[in-house]
Amino acid sequence: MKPSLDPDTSIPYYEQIRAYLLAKIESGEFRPHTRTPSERVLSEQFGVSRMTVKHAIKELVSSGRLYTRVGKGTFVSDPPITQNLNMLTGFSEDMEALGKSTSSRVLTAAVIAATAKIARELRIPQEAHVVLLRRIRLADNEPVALENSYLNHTLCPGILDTHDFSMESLYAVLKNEYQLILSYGEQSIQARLATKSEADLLSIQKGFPLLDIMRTTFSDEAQPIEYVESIYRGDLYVFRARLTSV
Amino acid sequence: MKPSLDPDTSIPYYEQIRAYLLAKIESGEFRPHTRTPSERVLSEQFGVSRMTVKHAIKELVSSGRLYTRVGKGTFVSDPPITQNLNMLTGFSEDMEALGKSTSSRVLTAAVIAATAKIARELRIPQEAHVVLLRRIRLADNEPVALENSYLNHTLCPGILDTHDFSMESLYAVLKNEYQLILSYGEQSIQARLATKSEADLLSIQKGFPLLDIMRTTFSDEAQPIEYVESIYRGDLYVFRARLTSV
DNA sequence: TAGTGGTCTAGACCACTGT
DNA sequence: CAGTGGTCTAGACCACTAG
Repeated sequence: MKPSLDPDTSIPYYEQIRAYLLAKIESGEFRPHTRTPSERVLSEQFGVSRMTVKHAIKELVSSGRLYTRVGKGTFVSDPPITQNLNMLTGFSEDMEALGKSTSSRVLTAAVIAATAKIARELRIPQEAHVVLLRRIRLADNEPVALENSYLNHTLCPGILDTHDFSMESLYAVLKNEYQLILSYGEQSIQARLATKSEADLLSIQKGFPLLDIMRTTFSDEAQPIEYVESIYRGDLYVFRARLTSV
Repeated sequence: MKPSLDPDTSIPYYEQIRAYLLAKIESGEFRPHTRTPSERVLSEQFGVSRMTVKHAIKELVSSGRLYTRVGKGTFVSDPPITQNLNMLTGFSEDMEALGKSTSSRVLTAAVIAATAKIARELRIPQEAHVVLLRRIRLADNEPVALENSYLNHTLCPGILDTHDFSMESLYAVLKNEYQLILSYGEQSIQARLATKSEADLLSIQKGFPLLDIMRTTFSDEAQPIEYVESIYRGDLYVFRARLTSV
């Protein structure tokens, strides 16, 4: 079980080393707050320069899995709480952890003209085409959230013709079919009470507490891909996030 | 106005270059989606190696201020929304943007024994000493939030003897007096309705929508420094955050 | 004193973009 | 084609930590 790198792949060495270290962390072989092998040791083991090892470590530090102390070494962080930028997966995972099954009910799937607000969020001209996907999220067949997703139609032409989003993951289709990788998001969260029509859709009473979440999600090239407005039942859903100060 | 580096400071070159670029971005001299000077040009201008320039750029990329495209160059991102990890500052800033003045009313400031939950969050033994700071946040003398902060007393001994947190910023004192830099946080957010006693403190009606925020904040060495439970009036406060997928 | 991570150099080759 | 960022090397010196 000696570590080794594959030179015949397009995956850079630092990514392979990062994956190697992450696997050790997630398997528990590297336990929280214990030291990892030093940079010099790793660079010798893998047969790469220390800068390359440092690159791998830096990635893991910035994602909160490792931390470094000058003169002492590199250490494993405590495991992070769920980071659900990917709200779809996050939602499924959260509900799974509670032993619930998840599904979606599509209310609307259409190409429409962007309103002024949507156009501003997606940074496209007003009246440009956007995909509207309006879905109810269910856990054990109980409605938990109402999601309105708006996508820049230019980036994912024909997406509604070939997919049924009551079954498929929107993010998976964007990634696999359109090579749209969601990299980061900007989000606002507010608490408010359910209106009558929202209450009906979520099978709750008017006046129920809701989390009102608005998010714009960007590619790694800072292009807005998706704008989502969601409401979540306050009693069933906890939103979790990791925040950084940098 | 030629760029230059100061070799007589402990500030590394890449930090100086980062500050130089950030100033250009924030002043508007580098406009969104325009190209910055190339890495090779910058390295020649500053008289450093390209790796050092790359280091500076990488910092700005990971904080969302720049993005890179292979073969094309490095570009300025759109300005980010407020990142209020520092909730205190974030709160003040948000309210300032609305033209409101902010202040705090201290309800409790005491050293107490940690409950099981607090001890778990701060990763200290149960019954260990923690500082409890219970404050009401006001905007234009109107109560907006109720914050309960718990601090590991070992890390900030005597903090209550010398400070009045109705005036001073807790985070500023932690930073300046105890060298405790808050680096990242893990946060849960839920919506719920105000209880009678919460409603009284915030001068609202029972049943009002509230944002219920729980956050543990860590140093750059992954040490928990603070655990905060806050409730915010849903009608007055919007929580904003930047999320990353990495 | 030996070992650690932090910073930095002066190159190199690659794939990719636009002309 | 010339220019770009991405990756990588094989060193170097520094401040810091621990025994």
